Amino acid sequence: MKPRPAGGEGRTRSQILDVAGRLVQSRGFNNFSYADIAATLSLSKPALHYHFPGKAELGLALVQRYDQRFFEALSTVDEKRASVRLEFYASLYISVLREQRMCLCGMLAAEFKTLTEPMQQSVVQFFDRNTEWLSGVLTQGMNEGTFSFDGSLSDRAHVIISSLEGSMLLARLYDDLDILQTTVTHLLAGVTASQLDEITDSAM
Amino acid sequence: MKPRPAGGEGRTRSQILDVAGRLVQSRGFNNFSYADIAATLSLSKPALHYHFPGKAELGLALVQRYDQRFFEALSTVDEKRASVRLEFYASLYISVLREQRMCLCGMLAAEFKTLTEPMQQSVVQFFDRNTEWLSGVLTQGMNEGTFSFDGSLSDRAHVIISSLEGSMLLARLYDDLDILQTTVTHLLAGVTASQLDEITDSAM
DNA sequence: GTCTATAGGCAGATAGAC
DNA sequence: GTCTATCTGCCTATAGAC
Repeated sequence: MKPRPAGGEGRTRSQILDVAGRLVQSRGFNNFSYADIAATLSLSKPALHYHFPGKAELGLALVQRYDQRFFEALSTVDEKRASVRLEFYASLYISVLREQRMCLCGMLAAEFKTLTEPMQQSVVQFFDRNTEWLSGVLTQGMNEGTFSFDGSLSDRAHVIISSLEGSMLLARLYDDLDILQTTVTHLLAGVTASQLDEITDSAM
Repeated sequence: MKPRPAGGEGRTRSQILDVAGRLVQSRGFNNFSYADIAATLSLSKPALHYHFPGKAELGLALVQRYDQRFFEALSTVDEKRASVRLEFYASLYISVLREQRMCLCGMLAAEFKTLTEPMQQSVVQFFDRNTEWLSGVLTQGMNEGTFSFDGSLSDRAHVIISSLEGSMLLARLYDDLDILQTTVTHLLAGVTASQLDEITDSAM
């Protein structure tokens, strides 16, 4: 008589993920406890275990939701030009850091060795999907004539992901969003076909 | 009658730092215990407390030693050309990852929010020194005519540090040293004065 | 400098009532 | 779904003997 709303997740479950997410993205997966979440939500610890049997299951749900939301956001610019899509991709990292958070999967990448197999696989999958998405955008940009760069698609995708993840680390350390912003500008310039290229082309 | 050898640190103390260092660089500062170190060295936990009163002191010593060794290594190329010095800088990151380790301060940067004030300051100082050292090398390279790039010295230094740190994260995730190697190549190319620049110069 | 023994706290997790 | 009560284990740290 009171079926779960289709596609719904349950209010409490969702709130738990919200609080846990913020904790992981600022302190790391191994540096918060069920007690922290319970206190924030004025719940008891066993209530948490009802929704997520163990911390590993909570962590897995966290990555899967992050992954889903991330690519859902990216899908809103599917029809745009490559340069717009790439700028939007970078803006997601900036938005996260502006909320005083780190990338969830970046944090988990640092703690990788301490994660359960399922969590490790989900984290890898997130970066796989990032690499694939970026490769698509880079290809699109070359076809549109706005992008130009050396090396393979996946290599360049990895450079972009690495720079953004590393830059977030540094930007938080110095509490300076500009460090990330500068990296973004640099990355965009690094793939943008410039007048320089045109000069080079005509010179050959 | 048995004074500490000048500049010496004590065998046991040094061994503790060795073991702790490897643990932090693979699992993170909050994901290992005194028990882990004690077991590895066949010592008791209180023996560890004799050398380092608390975990925070151990962590601080760890960062300071890492910092010292890092810049000691860099000093061996003080007299070289900028391109050699920058390649050597990058090779340090590669060496660390090849030993199945992450950058100590990169790991601590991820756990930054959970560290004591003194540890936080030491980590920041490490990256300060990196930024400064890189700025010096970049300046030298421009003076030598082998480097050329846009933006400020510190911005470029931050881009280099960020890329290397982020790239280590990704490379370990995929157990693929080439991911870091590719980033290094890309960074070096990004600051190297190319024939492209000469063409541009003559075109202006 | 290193040990045994142990304190005191917090972690993740379970039993069973409501 | 949520609670109180509790378990077990591990953590950092200390006391005090050798």
